[in-house]
Amino acid sequence: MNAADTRHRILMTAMELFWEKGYGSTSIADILSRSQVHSGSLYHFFPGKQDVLVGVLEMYRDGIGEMLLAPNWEGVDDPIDKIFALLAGYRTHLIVTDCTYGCPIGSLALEIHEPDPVVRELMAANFTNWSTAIAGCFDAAADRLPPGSDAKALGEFVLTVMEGAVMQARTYRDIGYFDRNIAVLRDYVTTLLAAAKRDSFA
Amino acid sequence: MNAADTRHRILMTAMELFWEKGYGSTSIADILSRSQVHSGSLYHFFPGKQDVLVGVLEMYRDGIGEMLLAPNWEGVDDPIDKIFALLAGYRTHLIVTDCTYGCPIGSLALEIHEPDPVVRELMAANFTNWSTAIAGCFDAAADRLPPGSDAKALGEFVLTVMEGAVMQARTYRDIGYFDRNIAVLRDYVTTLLAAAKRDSFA
DNA sequence: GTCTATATACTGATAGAC
DNA sequence: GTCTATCAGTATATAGAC
Repeated sequence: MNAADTRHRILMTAMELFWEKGYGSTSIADILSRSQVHSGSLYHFFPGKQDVLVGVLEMYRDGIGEMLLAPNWEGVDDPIDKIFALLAGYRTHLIVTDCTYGCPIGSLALEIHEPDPVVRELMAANFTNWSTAIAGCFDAAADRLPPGSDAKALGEFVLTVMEGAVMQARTYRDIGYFDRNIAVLRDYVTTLLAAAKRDSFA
Repeated sequence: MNAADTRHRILMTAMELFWEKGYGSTSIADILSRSQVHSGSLYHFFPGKQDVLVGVLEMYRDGIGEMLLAPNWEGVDDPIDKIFALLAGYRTHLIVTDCTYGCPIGSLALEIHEPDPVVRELMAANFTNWSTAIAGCFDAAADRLPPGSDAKALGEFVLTVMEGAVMQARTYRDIGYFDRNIAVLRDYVTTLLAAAKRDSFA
């Protein structure tokens, strides 16, 4: 068991636990027992609990492409389809966890009320990576959207809808709330596409 | 200082603290010191900390009309305007707190990962009251919306957008994220109104 | 109903042998 | 780098006098 292994195992375990129970409700003892690591080892790699959180947020930030986008976009070419394929990925997560687990970054963002600047900026960076990826989809479909459409704002809006939809599905323990929200978003996007088409005939 | 006063002061203080610091980070000691109540008194009224939370959630649930809707809808008659007036109220909260405090229910909903059924259902009831109020606005404007519009789903969607917009503004500490999200929602609602008008001429 | 003192459990973090 | 033992602080909750 080399050093990189131990450090990595700590981070993977912490990632799991923060997702399941949140940051505040996860104790160092929880991380130690599940990862089969002893106190001395953890504090050898990390000065304190918050530094474990920083490590986890960096993993999310650096892994968004491989861990999140690639699996959901496999075999999906149309940029608009990609947007809803990603949202479908979140739906699957909700389903397999009985509407218990949602977006880990969103949960942390609302749980930690006064985050250290380092933590806050990492959460923001995660949001930016996410909404920028969606903005890229809107950019790729720019010729099918009304002229002057703000891809960045639309990317942020899709993130907003995902987070809100997850929040409601979790609170009600009912996937119907997620589905209805995504259906409204779908209606909006359809409307944008139709408006652009209508204008192009005018 | 009569009993009702003490109980009420505990709940008002807890409401403040849960909003500022969250549920987990608020200790009973915090509530006691700020409310100037002693341990024995609090435990006389509430069996435990979670029961204080239940009391707070009941206050939100019972006070949504007087505390939230009435102030934001004063002098606003048009149902569509009411929707955006309520959202403007959340914007004001963000502004006066330097983008620190958002929706108290949303924060609790994402902070508490495994809530007791009582707590979860009270959070859900708060969401339902909110989105039902908005659905009422869409109902009142039904004749200006495309036929067959789902007012309930639209009410839930507006809640979603509010929560997501607040989450991003808080995480970035930047009201611009809130404003852009609401602007996109405004565009969507405008589109709905225009589509209905166009259809009525067809 | 209010107040003080305190029980008990658990928290993040540390010291020092190996 | 790993392991054990443990510290000091704080959490929720309680007991019992008034």
